[in-house]
Amino acid sequence: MRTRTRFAPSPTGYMHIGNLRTALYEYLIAKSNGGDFILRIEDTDQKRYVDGATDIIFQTLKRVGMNWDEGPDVGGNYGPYIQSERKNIYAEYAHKLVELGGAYYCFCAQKDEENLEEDETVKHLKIKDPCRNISIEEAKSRIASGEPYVVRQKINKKGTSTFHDVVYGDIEIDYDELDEGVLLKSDGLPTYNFANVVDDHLMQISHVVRGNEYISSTPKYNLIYEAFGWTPPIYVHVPPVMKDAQHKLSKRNGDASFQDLVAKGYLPEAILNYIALLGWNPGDEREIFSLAELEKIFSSERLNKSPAIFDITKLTWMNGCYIRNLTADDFHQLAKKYYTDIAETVNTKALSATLQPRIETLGQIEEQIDFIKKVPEYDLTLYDNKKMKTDIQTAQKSLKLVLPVLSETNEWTNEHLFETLKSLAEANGMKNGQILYPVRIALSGKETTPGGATEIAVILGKNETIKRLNDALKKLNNE
RNA sequence: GGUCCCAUCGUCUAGUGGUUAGGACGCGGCCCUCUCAAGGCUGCAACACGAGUUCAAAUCUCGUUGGGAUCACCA
Repeated sequence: MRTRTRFAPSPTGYMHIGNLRTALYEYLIAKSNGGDFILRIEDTDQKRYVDGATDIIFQTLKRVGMNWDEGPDVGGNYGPYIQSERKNIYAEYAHKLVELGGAYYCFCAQKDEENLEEDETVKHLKIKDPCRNISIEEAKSRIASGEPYVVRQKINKKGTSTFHDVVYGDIEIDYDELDEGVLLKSDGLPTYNFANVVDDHLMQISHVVRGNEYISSTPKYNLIYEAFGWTPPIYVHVPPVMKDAQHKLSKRNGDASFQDLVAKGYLPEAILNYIALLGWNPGDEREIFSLAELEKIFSSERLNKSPAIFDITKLTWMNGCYIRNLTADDFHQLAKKYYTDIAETVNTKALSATLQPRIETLGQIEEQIDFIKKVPEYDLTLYDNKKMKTDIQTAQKSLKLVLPVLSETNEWTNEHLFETLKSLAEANGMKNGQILYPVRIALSGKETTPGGATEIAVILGKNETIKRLNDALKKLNNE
């Protein structure tokens, strides 16, 4: 049987990390077996529907390179791929399930949390619904007369149900624990419990990958497959991605979504790589993988059972690895977006080159380069540095020596400037640092900077460098 | 509460009866060095607890504790 998996998100407005990871595992199971990855939109709950959410799903998957073989936009042989467009299909199967004895029509009023105790007709939990005894004929005539109804699953089995899960192994659940949930709502749309089974079967899904919160209801789905005479899929329940030991990552907590992370300067490839390892490992000590590499080595047997806490620190490290692995040109293209106010005046290529090994997220660029546009106000004590053997006096001396030399220099490259200043130090019996350190402070006004004195000089260009050195010297003299 | 599931460094994890319990992030130290990074080396740090089974248990069994999930006309 061909391996076919589906990612079936609800368009509720936001692609969170756990969702994306589930999609990844689904994609990888399909692709590592040469199968198909299907995208299906589960929009059966109009109350939660968010406009534009489907686009976010499309864009996110595309951005990380998880292309789907069938889906709402690309079509396929098993469409439509949006559940609201499959309404008739569910209705047809729901009625059929009633005929087959796997469900019944229920006319009870909708359950209301507040009035639950008062309304005897809706105490379904653990007690049998009175409607399950209504004959099909009577039910049909009530429906025909316009009475609102739902289709509710009928569970007659006793004893325990056993099913196999790829990550959790064999799981046993008592049929008594299952409740007779609504399959087809009064608005005519199916619930997840039903739409999923019908769609997964009709779309010939071989592996169902989903959060482990579905484990306890899986026997209910199997009962539906059984009633229709269908073969259940292979189940792959995955543990949740956590924010901390107690809480899942969630939108409600304001936890970072894929989009949020990208906005902060995380690379999609790095995010994908990181989440792949949150609950899965290749069995050796490699950690950096492209999606294409994952497709080759993924194995669902190496999926973990226990929840994993999302650790932004490690993601940040990994993102740094991805940034450093970029070619200088690719990095420059990404970094350029952060150079808006300085792009005209400085050597941005040189800037990118010094930045690349020093940042872990693109968002860090801003604070790294703030001194380039303008030297911040700084205290002269910045020139005091024990290790460099510098203080205000040596700084004055250094800048006085440096200024004329640089003014006459026309080869404005890091190598040349560095050699020039080094020989200047040597000629005056000073340590390299006694020249270079004050120059760097003079050019940046900051204790730490990306790159050293000569690298900054190259970034700023000759005119700006000379100007800043003069300004600094004035400041030192006025002290 | 019933039921189901889970449990190795702070975090992600390797480990399927015999290992000095390995790696990665983070953290500390050292080297390199024009500050800061990057890079190299190195250190600290874990089998939740208790009983079994066994010559031998992080690995198997049972229990305890802790945590999570589920019990919707949400998915």
